[in-house]
Amino acid sequence: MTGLRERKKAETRAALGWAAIHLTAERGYDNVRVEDIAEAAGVSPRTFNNYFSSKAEAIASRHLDRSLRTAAALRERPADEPLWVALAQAALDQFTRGPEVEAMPSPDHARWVAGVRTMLAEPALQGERLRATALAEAELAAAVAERTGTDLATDMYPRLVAAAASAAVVVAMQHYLDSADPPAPIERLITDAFTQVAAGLPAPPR
Amino acid sequence: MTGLRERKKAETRAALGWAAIHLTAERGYDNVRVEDIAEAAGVSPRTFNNYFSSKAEAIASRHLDRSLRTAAALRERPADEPLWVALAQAALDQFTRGPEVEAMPSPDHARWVAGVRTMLAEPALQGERLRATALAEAELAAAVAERTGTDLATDMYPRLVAAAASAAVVVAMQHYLDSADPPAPIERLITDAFTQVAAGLPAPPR
DNA sequence: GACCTTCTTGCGTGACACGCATATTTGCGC
DNA sequence: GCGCAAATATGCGTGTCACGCAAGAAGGTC
Repeated sequence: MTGLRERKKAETRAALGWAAIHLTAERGYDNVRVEDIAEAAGVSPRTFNNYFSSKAEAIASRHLDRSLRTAAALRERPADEPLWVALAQAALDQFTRGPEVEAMPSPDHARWVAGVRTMLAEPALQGERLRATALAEAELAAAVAERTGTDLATDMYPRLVAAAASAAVVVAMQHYLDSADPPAPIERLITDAFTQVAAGLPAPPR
Repeated sequence: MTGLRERKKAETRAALGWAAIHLTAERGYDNVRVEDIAEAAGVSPRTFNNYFSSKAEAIASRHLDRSLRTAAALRERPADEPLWVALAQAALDQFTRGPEVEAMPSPDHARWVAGVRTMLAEPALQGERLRATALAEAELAAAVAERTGTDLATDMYPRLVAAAASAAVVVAMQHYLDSADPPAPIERLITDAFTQVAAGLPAPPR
């Protein structure tokens, strides 16, 4: 039941998050006032804080949404698929670039990437992104518990798995961003990271 | 070369961090003003922001210091010790309770624990703590790279190991805090978590 | 003991998060 | 259609907060 109410709410939220990211990537974190974001989203400044409790939270909101989808994706993998294969696939699903990214005009693409980089360097943002990651991790742990028939309350197992999977994605992303061009394809990095983790990260031969 | 200057600086920093934690655990996060913390540490409000760029950062500072010590501890483990044993030991080292904790009067011990719990629930704090964890993780990754002869720039391995080890500690801590009394001993939880991670977190038999 | 560096402090400013009261919009039963 | 109750948007006021700047105090060096 997707009432008009819910849809509008979701739209406003998305608009605010999107505007926050764009403005920040363009001008830098503290050259963007909440007022600007609200205006760009066509909403009053006061309303901004009905959706997000801080500027940082707004900017991290898309990261949160994306991260949360991994748990949902895991739940939809076939039940007989081996756990770590399912996890890797669920993670990979989140990295197929959507149409809104593909459609982005590439003239200022370099500027955009640079903007995102400095944005991610902002301390206030890092905390908020990590918080989002942690929240998604909890959700993922619940999904893992269901799938493996373990108990969140008594077993560390599901949380460990969720944390390890999350770490694999984060590290892969980090390598992707750090690597000079041409960057290694993100899919390969993620797959590789999951393989290593599932193997217990044995010390490499010297 | 421990000049008076450095010592005083370290003392002020510690006093501020300590005061921030105590006051917050007692009164709750937003019943503590920066002014109060500064006063408790015997320093002007303005000086507070010379040491920390936010109230949250001050509260998380001890967590940061502690987390950073894990990397240092790893560097001091014998070089011929297997990696995962060394990691587990380095982590365990950080959980031997110091004298200042042991000396704490236990009458209001329950109040203290409750205070800490609500403190950790504060969103603004969570982000800052996670940021500290991430920073320590980077340090740990460097130490792992040294020890294993891998390259931070080209191999995901050291970062994956650091992230997995960090996750093991975090999950163990989480279980420790969530578990009803009598809590399982933290040492066992940590050891257990590391064992599982090093085994590749295989799916449990149903 | 003079000099330079580093740290502390007070003041002022712009921004922010949020409580509260009011106006507006939406959904729903009739 | 119609009107009412709930949800949402907005405007205003307030208490903090982070930090730039400049002057003063203390530490370290020769």
